[in-house]
Amino acid sequence: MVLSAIKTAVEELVAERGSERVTIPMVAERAGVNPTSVYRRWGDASTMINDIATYRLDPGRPLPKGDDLRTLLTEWADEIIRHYSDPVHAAILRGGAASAGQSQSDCLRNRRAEAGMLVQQAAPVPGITVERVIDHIVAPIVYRVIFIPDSLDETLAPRLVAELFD
Amino acid sequence: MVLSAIKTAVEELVAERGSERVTIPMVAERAGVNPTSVYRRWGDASTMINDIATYRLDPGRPLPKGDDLRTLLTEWADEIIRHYSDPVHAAILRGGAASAGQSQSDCLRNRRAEAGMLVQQAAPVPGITVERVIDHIVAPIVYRVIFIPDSLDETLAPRLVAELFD
DNA sequence: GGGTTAATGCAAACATTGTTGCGTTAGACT
DNA sequence: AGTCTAACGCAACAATGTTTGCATTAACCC
Repeated sequence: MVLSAIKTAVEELVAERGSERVTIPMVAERAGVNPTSVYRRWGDASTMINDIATYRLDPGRPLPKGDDLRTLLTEWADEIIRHYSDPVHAAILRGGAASAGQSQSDCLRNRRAEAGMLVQQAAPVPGITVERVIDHIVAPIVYRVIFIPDSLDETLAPRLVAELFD
Repeated sequence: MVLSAIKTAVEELVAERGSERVTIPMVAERAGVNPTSVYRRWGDASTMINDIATYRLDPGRPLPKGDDLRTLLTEWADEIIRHYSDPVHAAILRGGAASAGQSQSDCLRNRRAEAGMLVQQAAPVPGITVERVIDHIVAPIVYRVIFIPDSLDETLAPRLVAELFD
């Protein structure tokens, strides 16, 4: 299928060269596809990358279930960290960051929606709001993914959650 | 001066079009400079943008002085927030994010150094480390600047500091 | 001043990227 | 099967971006 070949090519190239250095002819060649097809679908490289970024980041995956917010958040954060530990996904997120603020391209909005669902679904904990989850769980993870990717490890999720709760 | 004209042109264009859609000929034209000069200095657009991002973000400005870490951090955070409330600076930061992870281009490393200096210089507070300042002050600010710029206001700095200390 | 070096402008070749019209294929529906 | 539509490939073309060699300027250092 054409689209999945393109998707793979984009991911590889963004990881190899950074989102700013990926061009449509490059993607087309690697995907074994005619550049025209890519141009017609997206118009230019940055909308293509952003589209694929949000596509990839929002699989309809199930959220952790349960009552204990602390456990829920730890599992959820850990899954996000594992996801972005893949350099390909990290690179795609950087591409998403570049086009954020532009038009309506925010590849993380679904993560924020997830945070809201978790906080609502669990037994309420005084002082734990969606905003604080964003600021103290999501933001540190995303910051590290983008700027200091080597600092991601399996201790991060429990630590951030602990720092939020205690 | 050539360099400052280029710097201004890059900032304007990145804010107008997003970092991914800024080309060297565009910058050269707006700066009233020959494209050749830009090519020779930086080679390509993304290293140029990243270079200017770090340049702009690291003026040799003085850090807040004092003994009380809480006050220091609040002032420091507030200054960062005010800086990035300018859409031009926010756009440039997004450009820096795009090329982070690539080689050694991390336009925020000096902010982290500053955090270290503040924590060291002030009277020590148990449990407040550089890492926690990064995770719970810098990261939320940067996250908001990049993805939800409208959410920056003058209440953010004190709130983040309070959440870190209490 | 004379000499050296680095930065810049200019113009021309060159390479890459983006666009368009048209023909072909593939799938869906009747 | 026949028809319709959307997606794709192809090739020619147009526009843009990049490199190069050379001349000019400006700053710096004897």
